[in-house]
Amino acid sequence: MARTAGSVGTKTFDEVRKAALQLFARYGYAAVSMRQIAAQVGVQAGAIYNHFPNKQALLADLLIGHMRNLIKACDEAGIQPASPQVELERFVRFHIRYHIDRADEVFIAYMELRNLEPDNFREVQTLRQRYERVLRDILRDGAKAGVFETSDAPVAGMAIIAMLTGVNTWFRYGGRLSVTQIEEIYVKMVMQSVGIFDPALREEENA
Amino acid sequence: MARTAGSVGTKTFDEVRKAALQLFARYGYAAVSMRQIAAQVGVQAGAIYNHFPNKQALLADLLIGHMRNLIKACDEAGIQPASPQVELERFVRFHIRYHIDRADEVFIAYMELRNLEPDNFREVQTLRQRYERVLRDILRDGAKAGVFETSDAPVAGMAIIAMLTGVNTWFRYGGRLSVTQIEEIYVKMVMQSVGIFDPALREEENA
DNA sequence: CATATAATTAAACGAACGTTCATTTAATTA
DNA sequence: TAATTAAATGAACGTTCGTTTAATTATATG
Repeated sequence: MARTAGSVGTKTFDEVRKAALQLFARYGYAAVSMRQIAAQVGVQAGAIYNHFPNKQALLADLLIGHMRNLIKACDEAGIQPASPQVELERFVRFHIRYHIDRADEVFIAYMELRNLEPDNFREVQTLRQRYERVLRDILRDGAKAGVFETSDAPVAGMAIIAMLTGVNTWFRYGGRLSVTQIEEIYVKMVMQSVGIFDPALREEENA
Repeated sequence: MARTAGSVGTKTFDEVRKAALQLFARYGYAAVSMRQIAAQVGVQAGAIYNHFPNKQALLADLLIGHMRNLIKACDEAGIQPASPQVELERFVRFHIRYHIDRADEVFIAYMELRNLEPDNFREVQTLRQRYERVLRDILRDGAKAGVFETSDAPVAGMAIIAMLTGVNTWFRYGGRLSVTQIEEIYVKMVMQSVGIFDPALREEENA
């Protein structure tokens, strides 16, 4: 036997990508075999090589794709300029909302970096830095304008991103808190961490 | 040939542990072979089995050992009770100082959890929760006493721990900032994030 | 100094790995 | 409808994996 009835190339491509994402996130890149991925899709291992040249390309595709999507969504979420306070709050809300629904992508984008070959690693790192720079620039501008009390924008940026991304380690739908409630808690903590204490100064709805 | 001149059991045990720690941290548990570990020690793969029953036991030993050491060090660092502000600042300083010098241990304790078999996983999770509880209790007491402005102690605790542990992802000795400088930045951000703005209220030296 | 024991080696085990390949089949194009 | 192309199969490739075993050697004990 060979090609299954009704099979179309792009469908298998997407399913391989999806299966690899789930399996890499759960068991780790090195621990997942091409046969496992193929089995989850319902094909033989060799079929994957019609769509990806090798296992490494599969991982690189997932990580680079994730970072590109993140940056695009971030750009679109923060197009119109605003005050540093408003921009920071906007960033926090965007980051939490975007990441909370992409647990697998976020997880492997951090965990599987070391399994990328040098070229792919560099590309992902470049994209990551471009994203981190968005927050750092907001913090720098706010500090320069005297509205944020941050002694060091790069460190504050890394601290805030770590704090926000950490939501993914414990959040599960159906838990005690809704996404909106969590968002509010983090907005408050982040704004306070850079010295903004008055809610009236930060709520976007006040504009 | 067999046993090399001058070889002693406990020495190999320690060296295997150390080599496994370094290699697991760098390449990941699944990607490291027993032969690689043995080679780094300068011994054949079979020799490892005199000290550890299998590869899994090696990983479990590293993770459980790390968590036990962390809890012991944390207990010793915070024996004498104090005000919530002082206890929180003490916790932040302890966490950063302790983690910054144990990059490999911290890394695998988070990354390799999924490679633990159920029993070992449960043990590490229990220890981790015991540690996280220390911070949560400080936050809860501070909120109850009205000195912290935290709407949710469990979430605030997870947020703070994620923020602090994140230092390990970028810190390198010889960089722009010293450990002490980093500590100060994080103490300020954490204290502010729970609503403590006056430095006079938090510096331990003022006691 | 002889003996027992613990530690190590070298070789081997079966299983699984990523990848390749000739072949077959379904879908598309002429 | 005939020819072509894309997709999938199933078997096989050489390697490497974690682990076991018998033989060998260093160390400790009496």
